Amino acid sequence: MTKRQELILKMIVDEYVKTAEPIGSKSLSEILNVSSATIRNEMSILEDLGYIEKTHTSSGRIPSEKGYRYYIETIVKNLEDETNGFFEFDQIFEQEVDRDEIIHEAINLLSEATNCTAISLGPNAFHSRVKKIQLVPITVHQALIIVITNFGHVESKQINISDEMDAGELVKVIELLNEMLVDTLISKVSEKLHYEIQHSQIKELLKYRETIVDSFIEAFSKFAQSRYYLTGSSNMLYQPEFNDIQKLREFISTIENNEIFKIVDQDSEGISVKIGSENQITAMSDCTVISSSYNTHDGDKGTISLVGPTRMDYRRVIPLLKYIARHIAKLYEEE
Amino acid sequence: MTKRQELILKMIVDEYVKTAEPIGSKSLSEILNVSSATIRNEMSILEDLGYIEKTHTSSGRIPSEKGYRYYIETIVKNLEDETNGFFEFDQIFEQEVDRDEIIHEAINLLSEATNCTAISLGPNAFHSRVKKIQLVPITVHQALIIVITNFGHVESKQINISDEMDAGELVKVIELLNEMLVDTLISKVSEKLHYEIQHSQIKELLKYRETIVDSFIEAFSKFAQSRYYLTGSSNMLYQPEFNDIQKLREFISTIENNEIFKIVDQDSEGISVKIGSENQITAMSDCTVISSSYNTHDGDKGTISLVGPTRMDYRRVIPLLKYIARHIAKLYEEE
DNA sequence: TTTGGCATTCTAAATGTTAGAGTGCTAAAG
DNA sequence: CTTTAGCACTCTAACATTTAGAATGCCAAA
Repeated sequence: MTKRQELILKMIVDEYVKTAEPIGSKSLSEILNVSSATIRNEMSILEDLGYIEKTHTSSGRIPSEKGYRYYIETIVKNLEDETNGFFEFDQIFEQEVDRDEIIHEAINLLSEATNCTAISLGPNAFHSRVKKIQLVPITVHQALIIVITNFGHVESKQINISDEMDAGELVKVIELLNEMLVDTLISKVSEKLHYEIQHSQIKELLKYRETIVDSFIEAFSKFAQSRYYLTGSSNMLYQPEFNDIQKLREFISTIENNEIFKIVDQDSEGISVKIGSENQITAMSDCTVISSSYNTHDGDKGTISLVGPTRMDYRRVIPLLKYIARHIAKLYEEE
Repeated sequence: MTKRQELILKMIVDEYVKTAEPIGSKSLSEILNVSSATIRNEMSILEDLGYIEKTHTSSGRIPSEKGYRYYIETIVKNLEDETNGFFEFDQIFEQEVDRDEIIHEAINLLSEATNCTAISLGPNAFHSRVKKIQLVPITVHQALIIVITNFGHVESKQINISDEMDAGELVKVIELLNEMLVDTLISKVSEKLHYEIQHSQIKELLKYRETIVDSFIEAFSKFAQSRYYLTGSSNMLYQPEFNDIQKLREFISTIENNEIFKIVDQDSEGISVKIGSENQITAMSDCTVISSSYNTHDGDKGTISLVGPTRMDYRRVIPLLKYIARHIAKLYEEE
């Protein structure tokens, strides 16, 4: 691809992102000071190479997925990371409030500023360790199991105490569980619990196994659930791409059925951009999903994602997403 | 209104609910064994009375809001409460799992069975009482305040411990707070706390007030938040009423901005039906919101609501909603 | 390699056509 | 007084037709 072709591609992307209308040769020829016929020739080559396409035989050109990909790789990736200029976001990060609240606010603003759907997949507690397990009696027949991690997460689970159970024994079980599990990684708890049941003292208290141990497993499984926050679909739906009512419905269904999890790239390091059909879900075949992950001090990983039409302002959105992810990571460092 | 007019109104509602198409005189005349002209005369009267209307000068008739209202008051309200026949719901209520989970499942099924959006506004914990307050140290500089209610709700809040604070004194503060607050209604905690700060011992520990007491207030305020669960918008969007893309967008926006709270009737006892313009929000002017509230054993109140197009199957939906609300209330009784 | 010119293609909006479903009204029948 | 048949009228929805305009591709000349 020649320099001029690259420039034309860039112009087509930039213009299309702005207007959502196919770009004709005439409008570009005026800016580049060559005739429209020349532009047409170049466009024809770009089309043969697969970077742009027509919506119908005599229409202007729009970027193809490959075109966007090229645009991102060569133009956006070479932008140096923005470190300022996101004034409104800075204000949010400077607040002295709950970490979750800051993330929510940032995600809200992100969605508003981009007219895309923004998603935060909070780090789960897999890398936390058990700090303390407690049993708090509520009534004669009910008690509360409380599990606390070394990072201050709390989960609880109510259990019923049947008449055959002895209160003293129950306390003993909790003591044993504390001995056994304190300092264990949350991700290893279930495994360890099952192992110990087979091999240690606790086996003797087997008659309680079903109620208590199962309740424990359930309490722990709550830690494993990624906390997630999604916002701004309504901003996005006003984009012309969603004038097609069928697409709109499919998108809403996808969100509601939590299929959005399948799209967000939780695995890759740094930033990941999935354009159109690169997403596995058909309802997302006209959307781009950008995910930016961050690591916490304790080795967990979180993800900020943005879902919007493939026609999105990559030049602005990608640095923004990086910026936010960096700042959220910082929130975790501070503690 | 004569008996026959009432019958015709009923037939129009029933038929329109099924087909979403205006009803002409001919289709009714075949069933009633009178000529279509007779039906036309009757329809003309019903229209003058305001119970039905035309979509254009030569169209069939559809029910007006007043027509639906009449239909509900005279026909649906007189149905005796269903006590069985909701087999799939019974299955959900018979499960031995978490109350919240049962409610979620029931709401999901409700939405699926009706193609409407279903909402559960769970009772808040205003009428619970403080059972226990705990302080769990996490690191040298951090601790966790845990508050437990007599119904097993748990909320927690992390606090930072500055160097000037003495661990022993901190424990003393917690002891004092326990003495002071155990058995207090959650709704009265904030008030009591503020009062006691002025009048009791705790005043002497004033230097901790800002960090600790504020953290407490925050932890307690989490109890006050109504837990709410909304599901099934995607089912509803496939109804022909939402072929209008603008309406669809408005509806989604309304949901996302939590304006749905403004619609759900949390005040009235029993069942409340708001048809079309009876809802205050313009985006809901073509929707009906049905709310059914239930009381818990501890005096709190929860609401199950259903939002759908005004053209909904009231005969089926209203008894169903009552049924579910009754069963959820039962869940609270059992404990 | 660039450009002007030209036939060609396609869309989108405006306009016209038609069949069918439904209504209101009137006058006659029950 | 109620019901009905008949008929003119209205409106929609679907389909076809027209037209202007914006692009294109390609060719031959610069």
